Order: sequence, then structure tokens, then C-alpha cells
Amino acid sequence: MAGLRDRQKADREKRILSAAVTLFKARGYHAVRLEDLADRADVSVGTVYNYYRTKGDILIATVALEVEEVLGMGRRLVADPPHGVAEALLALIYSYYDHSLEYLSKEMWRSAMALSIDAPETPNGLRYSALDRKLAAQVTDLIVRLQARGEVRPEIDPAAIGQLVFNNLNMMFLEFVKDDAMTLAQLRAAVADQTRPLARLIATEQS
Amino acid sequence: MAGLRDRQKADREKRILSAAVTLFKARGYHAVRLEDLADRADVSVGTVYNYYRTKGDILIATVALEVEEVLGMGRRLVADPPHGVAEALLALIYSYYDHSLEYLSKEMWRSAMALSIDAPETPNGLRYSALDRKLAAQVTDLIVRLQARGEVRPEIDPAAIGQLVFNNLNMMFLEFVKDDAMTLAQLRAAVADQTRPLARLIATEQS
DNA sequence: CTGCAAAATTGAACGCACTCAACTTTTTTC
DNA sequence: GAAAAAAGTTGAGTGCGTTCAATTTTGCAG
Repeated sequence: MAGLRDRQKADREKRILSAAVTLFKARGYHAVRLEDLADRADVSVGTVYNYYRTKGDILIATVALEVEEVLGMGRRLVADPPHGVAEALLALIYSYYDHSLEYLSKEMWRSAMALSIDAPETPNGLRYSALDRKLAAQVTDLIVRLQARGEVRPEIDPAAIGQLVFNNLNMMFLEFVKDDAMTLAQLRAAVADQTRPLARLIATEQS
Repeated sequence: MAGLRDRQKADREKRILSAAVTLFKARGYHAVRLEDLADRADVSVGTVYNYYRTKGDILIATVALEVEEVLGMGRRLVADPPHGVAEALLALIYSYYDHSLEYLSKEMWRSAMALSIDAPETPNGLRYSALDRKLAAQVTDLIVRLQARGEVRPEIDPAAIGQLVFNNLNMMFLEFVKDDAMTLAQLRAAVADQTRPLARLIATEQS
């Protein structure tokens, strides 16, 4: 099955991705030239293009690793969310935010987001958009769950409000990565200010 | 005062911007090479760089023209908004959307947004972000006005809800420009679905 | 009008992402 | 195990945004 060729292939791809994670985070996505990446992965520039379509493709691949992990955490949280609408929503949002800079720098996020906007039809852009959609769906899932529990009013449309909340948290994350001086604490505070009143409005009266 | 040099300078800058608007819209931002632009404006490539810092700078300049116009329309609407919270919010949002493709193609919007994210500290990015902030402030202004009229509950924080609404309309606009197949009607419908329930929630009871 | 300083223009040269024709390595065939 | 086929690697070449030293144009003093 896995002959020499397949092993070498897998090995090379791993080396390239690993070189990318290291170099992008250390020197910044833009500052890393493809030649640097190729050298560190012990392949030629041409070979890099055999595994990834563009430089941006490599970045998206590293970002995707991170987002997949975040989605996993979110799933666990949605399965058994904290009580209280604001508490549950913010717990999910914070779990997204808190892990966002673990493997990626702000500059990497910026470049990845820009890429997905500028070239939405490429494999890059499609993959990133798909992940975004999954995150939005997770917020909706959480609202559905809270509704089932009787904490959110039954007349609320979970998809519409879920998208609203996601769009807001995503935009605020964008502000965060655009501003190198902004801290995670500030991001959390800003989003809480926007999410809490909304949570109060969609919660069943009892508070 | 305005000697020959100044007149020529102003003339050249105008020619470059005009060439940019035409070519970008006709062939797409990415497809236009700086040489094409320079040729059409009857200047050399080097001269273009005397007036604009980068190719992206030129794009932002054209986008800024459009946004300034939209801000003007918004100001008039905020001065005397329609009655009803949902009606007023959607009137403002639709006025943004409906004029967005007058001078700019979806591709131009995508590139401009990507640019402002990827290089937020450049004159480009700063200018675009400033315009975004003005739009968000306008939504907040509208809510303040509706609150003064007694249509929005007094305990609502206009800045928080204004930002929430703006973030949502901006994100949905992003989805719109990312998807060449999406129509303005679809965009309006989607945003209405998200904005109406929120409007109902922040409105004073009387509906 | 002439000569000089300041300002603006120019296009060849550079850097870097990306391509592709020639070459090398692995697998398959007999 | 040799030879052909398939798959993969390579790095010099290409295109385009951007820079900058040389040149031209404009403004101004005497």
C-alpha cells in the first residue's frame, strides 16, 4: 500500500506545513519568501507548488488546523452549555477567541481573512468560508439548544439570531487582529457589551 | 497662486484616478497592470507612484469616493428617518446597499476590503477603516434619534446596538461581494431577516 | 532673457510569487 | 534485473508591483 513514494510524499507535505507554521509565526507571512520556506523544508520552490497551489494556500492550511480545533471545543460546549443565555453565548465566543492566537499571529489571521475575501472562488477561499459557515452554524446550534431548554423565547428564529451573533463576533475579531495594540481582554469586553443586551432581549422573562 | 505646475499636478492626479475608475471597473482590479493605467493616464509608471503610494492606494481612493457619497445620503436619512424601528434601520441599510455597485464592481469591493484588512496601518487601510467607523457611527446616530422620538426603549445602549447592527450589515455585504451569484434582493432579504427581530426587541411596546 | 535651484517625470532594474521544460527517482512490466 | 512508464523534483525564466538615479520641466532672481 504505502510504498516509498507515498511515504516520501506525506513526509514532504508535513515538512512544508511545519516549516510554514514556524516561519510564518516567527517572521510574518509576508516577510517569508517561498525560497525560505522551500529551503527550510529541504525541497525546491517548484516542489512546494506540487503540494500547495499558492503561498496563500499554505497559510489557509495552517489556519484551518486552528479552526478545526476550535470547532471541536465549541461542539463540546454546545453539548452542555452553561446556564443563562448571555453566559452560554459568551462562553462559546470566548472559547473561540482565547485559542485564536495559540498557533497563529494576528498578521497571519489578517492575511488569511484578506485572502479568503479577495479570492473567494479559489480552494483557499472556499475552505476558509466553509469553516466560517461551520462556526456560524455552531452559534445557531447553541441557540437552538437554549431554546429547547426554555431559556430562549420560542418565537425567536435561531438561524437569524445565530448569524447576527456570529457576524458580530467575527467582525469584532477582525477589528482585534487589525489592531496590534488591542488586547484579548478588550475584545472580550467589547463583544460582551454587544452580546449581553441582545441576550437579555431574546431570553425568556425570569431574569 | 495656482501656477502651471499646480494645474498640471491636479490634472495628472485626476487623469490617473479617472483611468483607474474606468479600467478597474471594466477589466477588474487585478487584471489591470500599472502600465495600462499609466498609459491611459498619459504618464509613466513612475509618475503614478508620485501621486499614489501603491496600486491599492488608487483602489481605496476610488472606493472612498463612493463611501463618501453614501455617507451623505445616510446623513439626510438620519435627519428625518421613517417611522418604525425596523423601517428606519432597513431604509438606512438599503440606501447603503443600493448604491454600492454604482461606481464599483464586486471585485473592486473585495480587493478594497482585503487590502484594508491585510495592511491596516497603511494610509490605505486607515482611510478605509475610518470610513467604516463613520458608517457605524451613523447607525448609532439613527438609533439615538429613534430613542429620542420614543420609538426605541430608553434602557438600550445605542452604541452597542449600533455596532451590532453595523457589524451585521457589513458582514452580510461581505458575503454579497464574495458571491458573484448573489443578488441585491437576496442581500436585502437576508439582512431584513436578521435586523427585523432585533428591531422588534429594542422597540418600545406598542407595535 | 539667462542661468540656476527645486520639483516632477521617466523607464530600466529589482524582488518575489509563480510556471514549465528538462531531469531524476520510483514503480511496473516482462 | 533491465527497460519502459509514471510520478515527482528542480531551478532558471516570466510577469508585475515597486524603486530610484538620471533627465526634463517649471519657477524665479537678477
